[in-house]
Amino acid sequence: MAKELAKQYDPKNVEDRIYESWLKGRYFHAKVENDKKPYTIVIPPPNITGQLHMGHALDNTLQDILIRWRRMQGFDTLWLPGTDHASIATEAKIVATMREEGISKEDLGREGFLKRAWEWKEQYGGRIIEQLKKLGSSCDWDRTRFTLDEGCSKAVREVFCRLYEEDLIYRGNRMVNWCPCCNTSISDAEVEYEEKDSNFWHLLYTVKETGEQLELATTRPETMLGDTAVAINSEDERYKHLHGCHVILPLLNKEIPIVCDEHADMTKGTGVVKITPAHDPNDFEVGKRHNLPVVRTFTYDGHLTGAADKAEADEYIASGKASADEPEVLDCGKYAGMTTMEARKAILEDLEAGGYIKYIEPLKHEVGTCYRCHTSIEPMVSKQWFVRMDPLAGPAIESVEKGETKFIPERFTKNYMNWMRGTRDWCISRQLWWGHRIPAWYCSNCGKMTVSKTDLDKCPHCGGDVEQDPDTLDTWFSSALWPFSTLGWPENTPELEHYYPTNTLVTGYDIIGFWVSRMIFSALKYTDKAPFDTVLIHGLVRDAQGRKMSKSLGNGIDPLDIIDRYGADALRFTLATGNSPGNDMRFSDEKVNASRNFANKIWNASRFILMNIGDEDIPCKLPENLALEDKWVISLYNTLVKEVTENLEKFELGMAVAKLYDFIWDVFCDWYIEIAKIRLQNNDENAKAAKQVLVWVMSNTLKLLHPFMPFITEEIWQTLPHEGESIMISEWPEYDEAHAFDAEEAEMERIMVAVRAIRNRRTEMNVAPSKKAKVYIATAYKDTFEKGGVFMQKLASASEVEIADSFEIEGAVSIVTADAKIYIPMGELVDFEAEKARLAKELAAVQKDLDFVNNKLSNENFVSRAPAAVVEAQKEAKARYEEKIAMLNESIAKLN
RNA sequence: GGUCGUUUAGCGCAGCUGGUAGCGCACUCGCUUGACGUGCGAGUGGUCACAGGUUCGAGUCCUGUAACGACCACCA
Repeated sequence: MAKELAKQYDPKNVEDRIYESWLKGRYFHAKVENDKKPYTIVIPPPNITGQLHMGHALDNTLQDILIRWRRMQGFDTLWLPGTDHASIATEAKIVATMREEGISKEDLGREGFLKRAWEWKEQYGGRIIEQLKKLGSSCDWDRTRFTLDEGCSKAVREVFCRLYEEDLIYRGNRMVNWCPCCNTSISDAEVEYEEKDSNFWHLLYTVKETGEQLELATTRPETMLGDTAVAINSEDERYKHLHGCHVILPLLNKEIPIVCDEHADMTKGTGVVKITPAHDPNDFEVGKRHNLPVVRTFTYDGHLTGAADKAEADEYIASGKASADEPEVLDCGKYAGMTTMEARKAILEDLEAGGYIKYIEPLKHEVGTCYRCHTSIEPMVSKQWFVRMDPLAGPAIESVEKGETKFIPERFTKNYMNWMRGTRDWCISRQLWWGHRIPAWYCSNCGKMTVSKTDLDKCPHCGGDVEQDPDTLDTWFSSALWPFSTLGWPENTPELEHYYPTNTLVTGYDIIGFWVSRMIFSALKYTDKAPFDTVLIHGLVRDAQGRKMSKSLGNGIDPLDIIDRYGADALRFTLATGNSPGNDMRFSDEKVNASRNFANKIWNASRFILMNIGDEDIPCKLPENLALEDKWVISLYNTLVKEVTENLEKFELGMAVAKLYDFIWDVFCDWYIEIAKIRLQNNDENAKAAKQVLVWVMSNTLKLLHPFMPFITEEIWQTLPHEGESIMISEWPEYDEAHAFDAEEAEMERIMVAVRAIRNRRTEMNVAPSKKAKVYIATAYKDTFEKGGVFMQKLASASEVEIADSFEIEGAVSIVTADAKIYIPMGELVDFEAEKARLAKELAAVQKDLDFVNNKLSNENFVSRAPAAVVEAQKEAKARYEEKIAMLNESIAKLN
């Protein structure tokens, strides 16, 4: 039965069917096999709110390449998938849809809201997983995890409690980044700085003791109601007389001290800074140093505080439940209830009216914004939970220094180190409902707080009623545990035992700080092991113009759309090729097009093979007798195996795939298949041998390509003679010493050079390919060219080929290669003058090469200092050039 | 302000441990060549950003400069 394949490869006909067959075969499933070496990757869990974008496509393509390769190599591979609950993003999304229905979080209450959130998760949370399958991802879906599932929650509680017991987690009133839109604190890492136009407002405060006007500048005049001091530098000669004095705070007419603090920089502005401990991180530190009151003037939703806010705070402080560092709240009077921007305007107007503004200086200013909603963040003192970073960062730095985890490319180690060294305590509490609720309970009776792994309903101290902390944890707190929480930690499961520590983490450079570093310090703390040995960093996928893909620009390219139009293999090939680790890449239709063409090329090569096999029973096995061209292609394939494997080991995926491309297209299709056609014309043993080699090389090359282009390789492999169920569980080819045919490679090379030279000459002379001509080859390599003669007929339009030591031929075009002198009699076609000119030109070119080599060889220093092999190579080149020059001269002489 | 990256053919990019510069696309010319025009063959096109240095020899190593970009940073 002749197998018929379509003329063009249509991925739509194969991808889903093949993916189904893989799932059915359970090839993705990892079951602990202790006799095999494990290879583990945990997926960077995409947000449940997410839709597959190019970043995911790249990230997961790389992971799938690695995991498929290792699986074929015989490792017990686990690619563990899952999703992230993404607290802020998800909550914001749900709140937004609720708003459209006219419902607020408060309407539903916490429980009702969470119910709705889980429903949302059930409905949409799996969407991205389905999209990953379209890419061909070979994750063990049976082990799909969720950062908010039971196991992860257990790990989160365990970690929280242990850290708390060790005093590595604490609760306190600290300066945090507050997003008035999301209504929650966010960590330093979640603040993005954006340049905005603003002003420096130069204000005048009156010194109480001396009556002089003290000039100071501020970018945030709306915070002035919360000023509790102004600072000067103690060294500053201009203000020495003011030490110990006070200023009158305008508008409030409140007396506040002048303090000396290093924070006041003499070289900046007037050297005087207003201090607002409640709403500026630096000022907060200054306030602590000088025991200044902390006066909060903003509400958490971004308005100025009023009488009610003050009353509430006063009552809380009076109740005794508040800690000593609880900030005061100001009744901002006429400004109460204004947004910060409204307040800025009103306050400036009043300051202006009072003559307190000296002048206004325009300024470009980096303003912190929320990474989710891009609202300007307000630094705010508030009571939050923090992870103490210093004790955790130390070992994390050491571990990477020792090489327990390597970054690829290496330069990102520095990036990581900078982040680790510079990091401040990590604010982990969020004023959100969707997430891991903080396992701390407060007693309404004795006021004590208890942190507990299990839920409490009574106070363990006094038996009074308790209430759980309403806040939830930063999403990244649970992501930080992902490499081990997903394997069962804190239980010592067989999975944890076998697959942990994991091997490779594949992620973008943009989340080294957010995620990679936190996994490393968490893993070291809890498992005593680095969570992975290698971090493979990739860059961003940009649009064809090199711009970042973004919603606002509308230049995003949908991977699913690309898969639909070109196929998943073409997409994967595009993403894997032509770029090196850590560098951004551009994505364009032309590139996918080229990848699609490659897929089609492979498809047609296999179509050719199948067409020739027909009904014959051809084993995927090399024949006994190998022809020159067989040995040549096998030898090159053998080298390919070695190099691709080495490239993969070094994570040079782009290089590996480029070599596959070159081999398949240039070596296998353009040369080997063309030459094989000669034997295939007949129906004999030689033809059969050729078919076997075609099948064998193709089939094995498909294996090498499979990690990159899983669908098409599977489809073709299944159609070709093969053994086994699926290419994805076939054995990764290995380099075979017996298949290294150096001599045949060299022989083929001589012939190929001659073929190219003949084609070249014919083209130059505008000889139509259909016009055949006899070829005479004068060469010392008679054996080689005897074998290559038929190739010349097929590939170089030779009618027949004659080989001898030398020829005396008049009126022929002559071609000189390093190994042969070739004559093609073309009668009237030969223009003697043009031929002479051409030969002269070629002679000049070779002469130039010879000069170059001679120049080197006559350099005493080169001969004495360069390695012997290099010198030897130059000498050989010299001999070659000289020989060629002699032959060219001979040809020219004959024309005269 | 700090750190890092990029700069190679018209465009997009490779070039690992230094030994006369490659790939894809585009372009030019030719080809109904029994797998593929999503193809085949032959070409055009680069003083490897700039200036020094190390070396027998530098796209490759070192120093500096410039342009662009990224990340980090509390700059009132």
